[in-house]
Amino acid sequence: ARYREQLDNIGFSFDWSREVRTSDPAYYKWTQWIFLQLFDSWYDHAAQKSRPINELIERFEKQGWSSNDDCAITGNEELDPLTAFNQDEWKAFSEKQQQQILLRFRLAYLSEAWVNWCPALGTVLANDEVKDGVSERGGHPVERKRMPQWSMRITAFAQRLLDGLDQLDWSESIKEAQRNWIGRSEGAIIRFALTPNPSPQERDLRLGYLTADPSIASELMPHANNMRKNPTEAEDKLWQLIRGDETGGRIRRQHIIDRFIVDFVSLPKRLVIEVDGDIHDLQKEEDAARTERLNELGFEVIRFSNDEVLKNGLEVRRQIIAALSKREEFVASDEAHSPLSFGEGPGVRAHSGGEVIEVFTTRPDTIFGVSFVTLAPEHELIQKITPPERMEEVMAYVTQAKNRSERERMTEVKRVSGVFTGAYVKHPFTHIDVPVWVGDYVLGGYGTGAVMAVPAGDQRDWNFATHFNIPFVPVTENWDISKGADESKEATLANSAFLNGMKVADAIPRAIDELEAKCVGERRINFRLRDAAFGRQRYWGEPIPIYYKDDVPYALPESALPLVLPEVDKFQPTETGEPPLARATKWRWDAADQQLTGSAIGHPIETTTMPGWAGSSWYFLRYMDPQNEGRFASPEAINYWQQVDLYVGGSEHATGHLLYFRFWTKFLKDRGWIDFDEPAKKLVNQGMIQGVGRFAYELLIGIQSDGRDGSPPVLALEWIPYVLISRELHLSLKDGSTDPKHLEELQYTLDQIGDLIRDAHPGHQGRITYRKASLERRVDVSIVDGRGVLDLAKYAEARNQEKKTLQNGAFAPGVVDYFCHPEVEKMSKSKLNVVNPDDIIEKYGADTLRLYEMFLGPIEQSKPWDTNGIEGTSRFLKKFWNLFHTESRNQESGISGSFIVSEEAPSKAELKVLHSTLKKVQEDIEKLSFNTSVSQFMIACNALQELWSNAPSQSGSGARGKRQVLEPLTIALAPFAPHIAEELWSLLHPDTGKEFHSVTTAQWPKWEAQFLVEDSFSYPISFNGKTRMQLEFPIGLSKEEVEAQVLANPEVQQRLEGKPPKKVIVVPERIVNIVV
RNA sequence: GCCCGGGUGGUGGAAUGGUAGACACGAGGGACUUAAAAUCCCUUGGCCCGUAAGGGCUGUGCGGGUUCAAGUCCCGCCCCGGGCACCA
Repeated sequence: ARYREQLDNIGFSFDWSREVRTSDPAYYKWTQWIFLQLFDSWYDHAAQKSRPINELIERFEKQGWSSNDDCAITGNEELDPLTAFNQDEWKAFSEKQQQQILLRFRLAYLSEAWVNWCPALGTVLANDEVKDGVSERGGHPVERKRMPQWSMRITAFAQRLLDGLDQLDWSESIKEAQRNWIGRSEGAIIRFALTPNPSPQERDLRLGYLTADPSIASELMPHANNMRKNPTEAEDKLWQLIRGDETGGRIRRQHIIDRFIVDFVSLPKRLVIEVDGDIHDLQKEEDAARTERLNELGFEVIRFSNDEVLKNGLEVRRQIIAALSKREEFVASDEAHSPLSFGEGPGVRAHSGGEVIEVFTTRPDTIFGVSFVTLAPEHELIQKITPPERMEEVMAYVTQAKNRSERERMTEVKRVSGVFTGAYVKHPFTHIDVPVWVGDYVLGGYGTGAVMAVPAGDQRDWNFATHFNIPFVPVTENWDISKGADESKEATLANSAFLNGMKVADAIPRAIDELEAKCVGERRINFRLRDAAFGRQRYWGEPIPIYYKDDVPYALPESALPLVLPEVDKFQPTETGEPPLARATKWRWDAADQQLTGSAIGHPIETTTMPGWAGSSWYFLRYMDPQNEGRFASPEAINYWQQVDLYVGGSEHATGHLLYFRFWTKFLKDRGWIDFDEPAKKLVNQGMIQGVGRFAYELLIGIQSDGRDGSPPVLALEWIPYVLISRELHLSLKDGSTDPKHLEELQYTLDQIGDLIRDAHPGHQGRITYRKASLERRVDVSIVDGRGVLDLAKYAEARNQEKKTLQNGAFAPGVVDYFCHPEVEKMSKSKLNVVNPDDIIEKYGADTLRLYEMFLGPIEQSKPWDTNGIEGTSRFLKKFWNLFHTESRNQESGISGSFIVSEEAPSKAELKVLHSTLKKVQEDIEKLSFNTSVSQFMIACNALQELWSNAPSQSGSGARGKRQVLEPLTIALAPFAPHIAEELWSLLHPDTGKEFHSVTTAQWPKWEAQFLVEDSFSYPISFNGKTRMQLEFPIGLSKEEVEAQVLANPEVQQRLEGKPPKKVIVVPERIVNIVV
């Protein structure tokens, strides 16, 4: 009520008959109704439209469902993916099964979602309410938990919400914030099939790149690449002979094994082929050691000389094929090499090889650089793929990582943590085994919760690989992978088979084509946007109109709306951790009678409530028709009002309210209740008027006496609050620095206190020692003056009320006033920095306040409230008022005596002032540039005052102003200063006994170009762009004439010193520039 | 780190590529007044020359560029505000 009064005082013209309250059942009936429509809808991706759920049921009856259908599921994935069914299977499902399936398509749906659950508080907490794994309030432990949650399938609208932004006249920053929030990224899904686990001993050797000794791999890698690029003649010849699959050994060249780079190797057959140049003794020894080590690792080594290769390459090739054919295929499933058996347990399914890890990537071109795959700690496959011997370690990590809130995971970005699962997946192209890790740098809620890690192409993967010593290869040309990842989009690919030599932009589509051809992946657009959690474990909120039958949610009928909040004994959660509404034991639904039973019998009703944004997502529609009882708003009203023309709101709603608001509007449009799909055409973020917080610093001192001279040994150990010190001293006490200037202040303060103590305890002679600390205290701005000086008496009074001992303040020498430290911040009660408009209105009036707020600067700008300039607008209003009154003034107020205006026709000059003002003001209002319109009014007022004070008495009546000028100005001023304009209007149109005409109903004055026409223009004449003089020429003079006249001017000639100008530019009615 | 805004006198802020600093505050000077308040007038980016009238140089975060002409457009930096963030 107080708030309303203030709004009225300031003169806002709200239509209070249209006031709505989202908490009023008459209003939230329709919020619940919209919820039911969302519950009753699914999203047809082919048509990009929400449609009634009945149409989906019909479709299921006709054709069943498969995952490629257009009614794709978006948003929170259930633990078990929905399996395809045909029309007969659909019909055979029980009702419960059918309902559960439908729930996966409904736009308002119940699903298992991750939440921050606090068992002690029995409630779900928002991310910012959790700090360090405990609740911010109370410090109770919080865990991440999957719980059934109502959600809104906003993700189905992601693309439309993104595209719609282009049409909107909203600030770029808001649009950009929404684009980021929606976070569209194009890329691919890639499937990695799980492989049976090799034994740990063989792992290194079995895995392509992983045959290298990890400690040295990254050093060797560039060499290997270099050697591959610059082969010797013999190497190159042999490579041409044995590359490809024909040899049966799938031979690689310049491969790293352990600490060596071998010339050629067949990994499946474990055969190393070396091509040697001239062999020295020293070299022989090294080669022997190398061969020994390779044999140890299970490789056979055969050698050829350069000569052999160059002279008889085909024979060499034949020998290699022979050697390969003698060797057994080395595979992990071979029991002889893989003694490890898993037995029963979670690892079994992985062993059977049936699982697939799906990853999302925006860089499918880097597929050949994959050196491991990382799963989010929340990933469901972790349990299934981890072999038993690693289970304990992996689960310990998962539990620890999962319970860190997302906020925490974000704040500790730099910390790398993870664990190897022990499982491997097959690379889709090379078929090399790739290890699977768990790492908390992968988020469960984004993409598939799994990434293919390419350390050479992604810095996070690089950090992870480097931290855990996982070897990797570069995938771009000329890149030193020891320094970091190459994330450049301009790079050229290398080491990447069919992608070699391609630019990133070309390689991406090519890679996807290959993936699709091999059926191991496909193009995918992914959105960052997540479905919005809709349920709240709180009492105050709109009840969700849902009841449960057989644990399946069903809609309440429209007749049951509004479903009002039941009465409960307490607003807290129940002892068993259920929401407060669960306390309403007699709140049940009778499905047969279609009504609340009012007893404990019947179907349970949903106990969570709607979030704050539910009601605010559609209120603009209710304004159109606030009293309608039969519909949220009548079609006629909606048709009349349409979209919001101008929405003024804070930018803090950029990704919350302003997105949901658009989402609901699109939904209502889809289902045909409204015919526009964006709620607000234009949106302006008004800046906030900020507060200036004020701070004082108190010294806290403990005093002790040494008990000399017969005083009691401890005279006093008392804390004296309210000893004010400077901010500088406070800061230096805090960080322990010893600036002599501050020490001086401190000493002085201490001396003062000593005196106080002695005064309080006469006769005491002992030495006094102190213990020092200081404290920052927020001061209510109402007891601080404009300059920041604290009102000490009031401060003492306020501190007294806190029932603390009070002593006088002590200041440094020479200081009389205590200046409070200012800090610009949001205005809020808790910050004690709220400036009440009442005081300003009291002193200057509401119009001055309004004008001043507008005059402060552009509407979008935030700035601290500062009354320094308010005199200016106040003076303007007085001057404006005076134009309507006689010269004789009231001595007290400075306001003129009696109202009088002249009926004389205005002069040309007066009309010009009037019409240029009308023009500017009209243009500025359209641009919402209120500060410049106010300034234009000031200009007009000053100009008129000037014109009229030179001709003091129009027609001898004592009038200064002319009606024909002042009346239009009054109308134009009315939106800015309604009170004074109305008052002047009533003076201009005295009550003639008929009905009262308000200025607000007066015809808006139009500016006319004819009054703005000038006869001449004063050209600035510039030389080389620097203005030097002014020359006046009549309007309409041609360019050539102006140029001729300018050049004829003696002063110009003087400046030219007789030389002809290089060039003369004449812009009519703007400028003349002479280039010398 | 990425994405949006910004950076102009002592202050809030004006300037469709065309006279930078409108308008207002503050400050200084003056008028009226016994005095104060109120009101009115003058000056007010910086530096320099001139007794003066007047004139010159310089100036929109920094460095380049385009142009007859740049606060405004382009390139590269710096700083401030806001949004997003291990988003694959």
